[in-house]
Amino acid sequence: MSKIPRERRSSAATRLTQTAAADERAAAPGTARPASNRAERAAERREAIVAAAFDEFIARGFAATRLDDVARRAGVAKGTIYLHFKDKEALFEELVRTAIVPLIARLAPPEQPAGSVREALERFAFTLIQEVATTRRGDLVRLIVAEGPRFPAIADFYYREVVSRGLAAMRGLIQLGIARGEIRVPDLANYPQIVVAPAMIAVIWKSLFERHAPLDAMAMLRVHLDLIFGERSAS
Amino acid sequence: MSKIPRERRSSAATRLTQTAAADERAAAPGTARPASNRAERAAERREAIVAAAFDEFIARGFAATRLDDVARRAGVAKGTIYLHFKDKEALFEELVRTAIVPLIARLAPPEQPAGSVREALERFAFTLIQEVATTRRGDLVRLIVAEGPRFPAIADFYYREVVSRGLAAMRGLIQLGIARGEIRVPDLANYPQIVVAPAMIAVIWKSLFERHAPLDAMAMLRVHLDLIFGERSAS
DNA sequence: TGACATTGACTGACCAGTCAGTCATATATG
DNA sequence: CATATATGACTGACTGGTCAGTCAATGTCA
Repeated sequence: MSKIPRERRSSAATRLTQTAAADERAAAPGTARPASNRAERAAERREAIVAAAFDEFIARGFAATRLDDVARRAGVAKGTIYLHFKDKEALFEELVRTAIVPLIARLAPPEQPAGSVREALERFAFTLIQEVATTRRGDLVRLIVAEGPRFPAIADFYYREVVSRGLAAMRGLIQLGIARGEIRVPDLANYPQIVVAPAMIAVIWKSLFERHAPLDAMAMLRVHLDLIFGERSAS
Repeated sequence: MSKIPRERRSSAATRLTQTAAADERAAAPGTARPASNRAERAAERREAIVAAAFDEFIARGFAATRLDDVARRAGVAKGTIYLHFKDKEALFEELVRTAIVPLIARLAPPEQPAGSVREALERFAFTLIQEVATTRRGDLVRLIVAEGPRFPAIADFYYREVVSRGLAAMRGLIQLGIARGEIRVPDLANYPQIVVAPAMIAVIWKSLFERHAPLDAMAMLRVHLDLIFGERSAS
């Protein structure tokens, strides 16, 4: 019943599709076979779903997010979500995967930094503030803290992919700093969490208290580095 | 469509509830009568509901908590909850409010330490680990982080009652430490968050990652104090 | 007895996940 | 090149179950 005439597709679902088609035609010169039209569009849909899920999960948390809303925001039918993701939880995990894991590469400090360890950590802190604390990724981190205990699979994944790797890299940097004489508290290598803690606090602060008391996260992290390295000479 | 999800039904409307109704009646001293049987029992019921709600909300978060479960755990019928609280949201807010008060006593750093500032902070850290990180109070903190953005009233309350006071007291301690020459980074007084950050991380760690990598929180906090005060002489 | 407290079955809304059907696109064929 | 057929991505109404909040009936106390 209620056959919907062909206009159906152009109603809500089209924006992505049309631009996708246009882009693809422009981008595909006559020669070799690029990714097929279909596969490309499927990939774009998937992306749109993840982007929409990002907004919805951040705004409402896991349990309160409705997949109907995600679908509407993505310009897609609800069933389409299930073509790409097993269920709501899988969608959430995928979200963490795509939004956070790529950051590791950027956040993981180089093994042998060219300059001083302090400089490396300052760059690290800056990146963290820029890419996480002041963006919606920060909310995602908060969301993991919030939902982690109820979704052990997510907490496990996050620990494996982000926390353990990040801390290992941090530990390496600290040991380098100790070896070079920049850091004078050798036990710090056992607790790399200490180095990251203020950054995490900054993330949480931005979400909860920024309007009560704005926080200059970068300045705070610099002071923290002063503690670790002894007071800085210049800034 | 775009119905507000069920947990937000009453949205911002839920201001402070008239929750103290039963208490007031019980406490009304005027009459010669001692606490009436009825009022006493009502107060007990109310307490039982709040206690049960505490467990359930901690374990499941706001959205996933069922009031049927709260009622069963409290040993009352579901309708009874609505005799004491306007709705689920009011119960949640009231719960956090009443649970925070005991937190304040535990979290507030001492205003004027008898001995050295380092000793005061070490005692503070110890208390924090004992009373918060390793108890359900820690979960309460996590709960505030989790639900805070969706319950601004709670985040406000928490900021006012716990965060701002705690940080003010901490700032006082830091300034004392600077004046006494124990602390050599004067900017630290501008960011008392730095001193508390590892403790917060410990709380979160216990909830999320303890089984992957157990954390000796007290040892970590001692190392952090080493950073702040210079290496300790003895342990 | 009358006033108030309590109950729990019930309602109405809500929502994750399903699946039979549609249709644009790709491929095969004339 | 034009037409026929096959494919599978996509749709959205529907189901089965869940749960917040209500209220008529049933206690219970003063």
